Amino acid sequence: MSQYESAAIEGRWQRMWRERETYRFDPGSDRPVFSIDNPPRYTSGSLHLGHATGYSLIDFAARYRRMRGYNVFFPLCFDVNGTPIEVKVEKKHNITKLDLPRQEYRRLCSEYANSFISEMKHHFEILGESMDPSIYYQTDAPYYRRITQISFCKLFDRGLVYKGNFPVNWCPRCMTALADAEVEYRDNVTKLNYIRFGIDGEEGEVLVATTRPELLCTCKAVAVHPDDTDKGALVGKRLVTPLYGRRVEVIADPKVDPDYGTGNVMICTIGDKEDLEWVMKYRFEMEKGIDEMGRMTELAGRYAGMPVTEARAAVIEDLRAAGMLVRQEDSRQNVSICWRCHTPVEFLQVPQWFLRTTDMKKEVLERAEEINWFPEFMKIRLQDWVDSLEWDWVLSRQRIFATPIPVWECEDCGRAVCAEESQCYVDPTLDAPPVECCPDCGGRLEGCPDVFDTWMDSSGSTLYNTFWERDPAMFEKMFPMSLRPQSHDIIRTWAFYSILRTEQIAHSRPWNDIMIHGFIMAPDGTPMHSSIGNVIDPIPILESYGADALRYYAATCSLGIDHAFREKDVVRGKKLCNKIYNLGQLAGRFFGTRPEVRTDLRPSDRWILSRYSKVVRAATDFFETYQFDKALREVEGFIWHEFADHYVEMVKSRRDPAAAYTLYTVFLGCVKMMAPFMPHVTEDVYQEHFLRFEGTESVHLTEWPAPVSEDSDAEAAGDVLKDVIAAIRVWKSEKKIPLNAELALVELIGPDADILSEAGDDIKDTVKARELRIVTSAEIDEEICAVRPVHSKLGPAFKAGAKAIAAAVSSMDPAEVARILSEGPLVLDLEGSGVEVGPEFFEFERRLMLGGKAVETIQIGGILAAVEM
RNA sequence: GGGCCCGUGGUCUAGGGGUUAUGACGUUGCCCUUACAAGGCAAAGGUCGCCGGUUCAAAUCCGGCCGGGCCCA
Repeated sequence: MSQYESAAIEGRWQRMWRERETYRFDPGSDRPVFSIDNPPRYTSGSLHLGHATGYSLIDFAARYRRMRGYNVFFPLCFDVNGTPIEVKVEKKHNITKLDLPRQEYRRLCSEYANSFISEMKHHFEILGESMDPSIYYQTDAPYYRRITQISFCKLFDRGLVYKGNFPVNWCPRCMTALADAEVEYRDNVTKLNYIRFGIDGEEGEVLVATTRPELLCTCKAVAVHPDDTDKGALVGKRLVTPLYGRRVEVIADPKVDPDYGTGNVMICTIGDKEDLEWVMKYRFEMEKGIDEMGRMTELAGRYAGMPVTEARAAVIEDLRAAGMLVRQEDSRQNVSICWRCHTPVEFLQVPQWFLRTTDMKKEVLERAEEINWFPEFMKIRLQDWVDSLEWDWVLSRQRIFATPIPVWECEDCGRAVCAEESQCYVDPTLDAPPVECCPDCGGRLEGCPDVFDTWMDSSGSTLYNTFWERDPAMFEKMFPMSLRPQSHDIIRTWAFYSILRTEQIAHSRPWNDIMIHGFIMAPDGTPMHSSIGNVIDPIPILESYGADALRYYAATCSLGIDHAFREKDVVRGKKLCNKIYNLGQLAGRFFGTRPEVRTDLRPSDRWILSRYSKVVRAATDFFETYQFDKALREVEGFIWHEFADHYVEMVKSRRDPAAAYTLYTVFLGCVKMMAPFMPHVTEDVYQEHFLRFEGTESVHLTEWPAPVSEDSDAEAAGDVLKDVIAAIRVWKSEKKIPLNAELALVELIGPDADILSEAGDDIKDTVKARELRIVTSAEIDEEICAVRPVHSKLGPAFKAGAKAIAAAVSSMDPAEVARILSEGPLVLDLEGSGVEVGPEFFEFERRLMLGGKAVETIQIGGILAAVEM
């Protein structure tokens, strides 16, 4: 009646691991390093199932490598930066970034974000994650930001950084530039407005359809498709824009979709990416109709100062009143929105800092090839993203809670002066520049108020973790890292930028391996969103089923694809904890002393040792390639359905040293193989039953098991043995005979029974037979009741004829076929020609014809068991 | 519109050329059997999304559809 009580047991081992620093990375060790570029947990507070699963997957790799003898570097780390925290702080205090002094704003963000950290550390602990607090970092700390800044200085000095005046994605709410990677898209229905344009110097009008009439004030041209013959005459003429009365030329451009709206497209500076392409192509003067706050500029005339949507409504009303609006229709569009706050983004020309990236595509792709991708197909996503890049990386953000860009600019001539590396960490809005005045003109230097895109910080995690610019000897030892684990949504950001940065800084790949996991979805397969209210809180699951059960669920999630949450798998995990715990209760009784290697193994022992060895080999291969779901299934299936259901049943009644040795070896190995997945229950079993013989203080510090013996003969015999015993047990069950009831006699009959010649004791003991006989034949009549073609032999041998042979044989009398085959090959007439088919192409099923003896019989493959009560 | 992934008993899933298709959950029946009733045994339940093609043989490989998810335009 014993059970594994997760709640009571888990805390005990968590405390021990913490106090003994079980997972500590040893910087001075000569053991090979396995380093994990762990995703710094974003300090958003609440723990989601996705986090719980993702970090558990990483933990499996960490624990496995520790047991393989590696000096594992698995840092506890937090990402404390950026707009999401600013958005929350602004909401909480009802402020914008303009309402407070910079330092005050930064302090509020810092306090807010840091307030979650101790709770989030606790979450990691109760999940059983083995991150190492001795190599802790958080991304807002000066020691981390210093690395971001120094790397920038190096790139700046090499001329890879420039300040550009190109249009950028701009979020009017956050009032900052955004990289392409920070822009999301949302389907939307808007009005397509058909507007009259006059023709300069002529009668008549031209209809132009636009979804953004408020941009009329920056209309530079109207474009038609070159093949649009109806409109050919228009090209080169000048149109008059409504409301503003501007003269704009009609141009022909193949990118115009003649079927959209009227086929006449208004080109503005700038509404969307297509506008931008035309503006660049035709070198139109850039006019700014919308400002950084998302309001119309002076160019808009009487609409100046209005927010964009308000201005759009006003323009439409005025057009309607003036009779210039012909009609409106619904139009589906894809709006660009800010990934942080979901406000529609605009294209604005605001000076920004850029890092050269588009001319490094080839290098990035080459580095990507050097990395092992798990799963492999995820590499394609990176390649597609890199191939599609058109713009350099906009590094600067007009925000506050992030790493300052370490640059000062001359107020007179604009010359930029970068910080000295020795100055970093530095805040140019507070600290003095490295030189007193502009080296060019002697003007005053003003600190740059911009901060970095937080991906600039994140993508430096590899550099930080490898002690770059902190400890050259350690950098030599640690770089590149072993593994980057992450989710698939940030391939285009974190993975891409990390590869780019290490290529630029260290001319190397950042890691040897990258493993990419999917998302955890709601049980119905749809994404979990707090707005939908379908978010599942892992804490109650943890409390009712235990951390190991939740981790079991995590292990069932294969890499690379999304998984709907399945509570039943957590339930299964809890049952497996119980199974392992109870196996410990039973097996422990056998371990009086540390069992020694035996030579007097029974067939059952040799069978399970060989099966075990194969499982070790397979599971190890799966762990090596981060296929935790497959490793888990391999080990779980073995423990439950071979070891527990069959071997343990066979061994229960024994007390000999061979049984003890086998039980000890196999069970300890199984406990070890499960330890990465279920660190608590395995620790508990280890401490209770193995510690006193093994010595090593924690199962997580023991060595990964190795195969013991692989013996295909023993496995073949064992499989038959297992089947025979199971069949007799089932037979007892069906006859309502207690399983522990004694049988007078069991006689195993048939040529196949020979394989069990050494297994007499195993069978006798397990099925409780007073007498056991194993004979190749007996005075029992039997007949062949079925002949089955072995297609896997027949097909290759007879090709197209296989089907006809199978059909012919199945139509014949089985007994007759068997009689013929016992004397020689069967001759069949196939389409006029004779074919000889030997007995090796068939399997025979025998049926007992009762003799004079009162025996029950059970057919087990080629063996007939006669049982006497 | 493009890329990637996925469609397998009621549900979820394994398997990526060989004819008896894996396992879990659920359902039904039986069983306290010297660890585990949160256990064991047994049973029912499938035209492997659809249509073609390759092959002696296709859930598996190829092509085209249909449906779903993610990423991107």
